[in-house]
Amino acid sequence: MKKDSTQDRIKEVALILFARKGFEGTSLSEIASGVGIKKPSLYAHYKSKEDLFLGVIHKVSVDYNAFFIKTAEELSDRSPEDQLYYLLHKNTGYLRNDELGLIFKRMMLFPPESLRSDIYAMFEKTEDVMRQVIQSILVQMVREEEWEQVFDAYLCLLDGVFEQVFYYSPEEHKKRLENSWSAFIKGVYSREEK
Amino acid sequence: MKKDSTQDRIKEVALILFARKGFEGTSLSEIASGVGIKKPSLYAHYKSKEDLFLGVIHKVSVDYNAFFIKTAEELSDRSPEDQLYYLLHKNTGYLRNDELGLIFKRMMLFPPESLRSDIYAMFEKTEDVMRQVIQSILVQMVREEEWEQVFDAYLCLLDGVFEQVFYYSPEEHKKRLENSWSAFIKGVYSREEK
DNA sequence: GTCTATAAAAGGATAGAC
DNA sequence: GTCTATCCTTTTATAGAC
Repeated sequence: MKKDSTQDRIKEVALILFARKGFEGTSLSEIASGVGIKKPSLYAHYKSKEDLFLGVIHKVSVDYNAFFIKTAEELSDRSPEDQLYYLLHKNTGYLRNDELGLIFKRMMLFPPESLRSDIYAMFEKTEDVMRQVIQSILVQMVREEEWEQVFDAYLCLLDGVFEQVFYYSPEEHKKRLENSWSAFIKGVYSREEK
Repeated sequence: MKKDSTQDRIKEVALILFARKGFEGTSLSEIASGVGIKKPSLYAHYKSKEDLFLGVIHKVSVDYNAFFIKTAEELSDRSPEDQLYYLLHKNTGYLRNDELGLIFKRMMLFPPESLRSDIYAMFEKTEDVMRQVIQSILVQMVREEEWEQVFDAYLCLLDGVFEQVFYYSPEEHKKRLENSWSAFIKGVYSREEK
């Protein structure tokens, strides 16, 4: 059991604040106060606000990649349809949890201008991981000519459902997820029967 | 032809900057400089930064509602399927244009903390408008028991496609839109044939 | 309505004692 | 590693001349 170093505590507090209020909207005073230290003490751990921020985002990115791979492995003995279904569920659940979804989406859509390229570089790996996992499932259930089309539709489903996490209550969101999933899987099967 | 008052010019410049850099990330100096006046002159038109910001968002919200209704009317003589398809296209095109999509999405997902409730109040009407327009199309093409399910799937499609505007190149995005749409409409028809 | 001047506060960052 | 004190810059906002 690794003990919670001050560095880690700073990262935890910073994650929450950055997620809720963004990079520009969060001050070092707030972070320090949340940790229980004074502002200048932060500089013993990070050499600038940007440095701290990138540290936070790096951890978020690495954790998410690991989650996605682990989840896919746990599901690998199910039917392809089940794998896609539970991946949608688990992914949504993970990103809804804590502030992870918030900061993840915020950084994908609205990274701070000056750090855009650093952040996109971190998330490039994420896209690769998702693509590989999803495609390895799709090849088991649709014909080769359909891979790309179904892949795009599934990613759109993932994105749409993810985005709606922020608009709707958990109950409403679950209903919408199920309905959107139903439409998707019906489309896939209708395609097969053609 | 209404002439471009200084107030309007301020709003135009502010829209672009707020969209790109967010509320906290944009300073009044930048806005003033973009307009070609000095910072204190802004206060002759708006009583605070928040006041200016809400003015911008209000216009965005009103314009978008008008666009959505107008587009639906222009499409009303088409088949229901065509209406849904072109609505998806036109909506994506509108929101991709200029900085409108950027600020729209930013405000839906990450409004500045202190203005969250004001902003959500403005966009409430938007949701109503979209719901009514879309449902009036759906009732023409699916059975009553299916309305809700297909509506949810279509909204998820809209959200997913919209979000992807920000990730992909126009060409890549168009391909994904078409593929996601194909899957959606196949699902709808498979349902009908049941 | 626009300007200059200025206030008042908050931001990120550093120096140096402990 | 943490603190106090301080620096420098930038921020929003106001006062008052023109």
